[in-house]
Amino acid sequence: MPDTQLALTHPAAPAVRFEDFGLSPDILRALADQGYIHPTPIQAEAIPIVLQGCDVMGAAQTGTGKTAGFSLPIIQLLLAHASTSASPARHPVRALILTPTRELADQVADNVKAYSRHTPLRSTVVFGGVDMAPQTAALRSGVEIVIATPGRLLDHVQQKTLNLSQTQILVMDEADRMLDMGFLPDLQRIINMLPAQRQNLMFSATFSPEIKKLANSFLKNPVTIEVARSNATADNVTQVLYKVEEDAKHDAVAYIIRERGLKQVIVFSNTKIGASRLSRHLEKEGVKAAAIHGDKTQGERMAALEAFKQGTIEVLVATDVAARGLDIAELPCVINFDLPYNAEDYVHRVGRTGRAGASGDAISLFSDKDARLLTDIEKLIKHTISRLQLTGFVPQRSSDRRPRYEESSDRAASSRSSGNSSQYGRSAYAPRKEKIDPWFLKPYEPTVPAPQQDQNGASGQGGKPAKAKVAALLGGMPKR
DNA sequence: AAAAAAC
Repeated sequence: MPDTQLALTHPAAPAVRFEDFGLSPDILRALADQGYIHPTPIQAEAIPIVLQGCDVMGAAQTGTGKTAGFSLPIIQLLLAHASTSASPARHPVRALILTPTRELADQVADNVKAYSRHTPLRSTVVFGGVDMAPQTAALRSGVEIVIATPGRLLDHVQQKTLNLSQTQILVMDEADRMLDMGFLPDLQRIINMLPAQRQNLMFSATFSPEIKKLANSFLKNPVTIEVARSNATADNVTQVLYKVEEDAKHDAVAYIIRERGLKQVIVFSNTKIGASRLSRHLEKEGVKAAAIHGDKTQGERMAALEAFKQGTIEVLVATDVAARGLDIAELPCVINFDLPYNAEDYVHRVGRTGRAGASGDAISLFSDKDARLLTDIEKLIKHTISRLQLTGFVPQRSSDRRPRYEESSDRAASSRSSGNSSQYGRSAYAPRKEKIDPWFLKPYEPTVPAPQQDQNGASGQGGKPAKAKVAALLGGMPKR
């Protein structure tokens, strides 16, 4: 048992096999079913540590195999320590896995189910936006493992359909995201319902001071596992920027997708309306697309995701609901229709491609107004992103993109009724002179050469507001 | 500024 933080940074030996971890044959059989033989680096590090019963602070990007990294040893632990419950009919919840989004919860639950399919352990997923009754029924029938989003979980606790008094293991997946989304008060309420004696696992793609603070507040002597450099984008992802006038971005996306023959791409939009609008535009251009965002019903969200996985649609236009965690195999390309407001979200979006060793492309569109966002992003990822020409793309002007108040008589509405005016509309072309701004040429220069070695929190730069907010919350303040 | 998450 480690009495202090222990950093395990060595890479796993290449030929490690799942059989080497002493996992139950039932688990190994499930892995074999899926054709998994060798663990990823984070799995090789996490599995033995979790099996020892240690708390874990894991810094892991998506696509590193993190889910199996915690669910396999959890299943093993639950199998090894048979339920102490007097009545075998009762299945107390023994492990709780929290995620920030519904889709992620669903996906983690699928994995847990697959890994435990040959064991007597039962699991279920619980999240909002869908009927409560089936979840209640599943919970009542008894489950050892619950995967949930915080709000609906608390709802079930209130309804007394769920009891957390016997929960021995807590996992917080995408903890940074949960903080961003203001889940801290919910997390605290949930944690207060758990036994004091338990194992905590926390995973986060980024490793901000806020996250460290959260970790310190409820992990006990956590072992730190860090697989990817934090706040860094994967080396195998080629990142580029194309400067495009704001009102030509829709066409630019269509152009990029057509020109490169992209068959599986996620396009990120900053707004729900923007996502729907772009999706419609792409459809009009003959690109099979669907939007996924928080204003869609849960059914629509699941259908869009499924259609994308099946290949029925080629383009998933998403808000940041899809920025993290979604497991879509070997996504070759992501496009940022908008640069994200939070620099960290850039890392997460880009993390949707180039996964598990494969290479990928991350294409971002930007315009003059994004100068500031771009600076923030490059500061975070600590390098510049190449500004390239979108060769062959001719920005055009059509009535579609003219602000309503500028509507003029020469652009008759009839010219758009046919829908696709982009290629054949004869009045559409009005090549723009590309003006290059000074800042555009100026490479990123690190203003603050990384946080100085920082003598244990005694940093001289007066506390940032976000930090103070989290500190206040950790002190017991509700409300965000 | 925006999105997400419980009803």
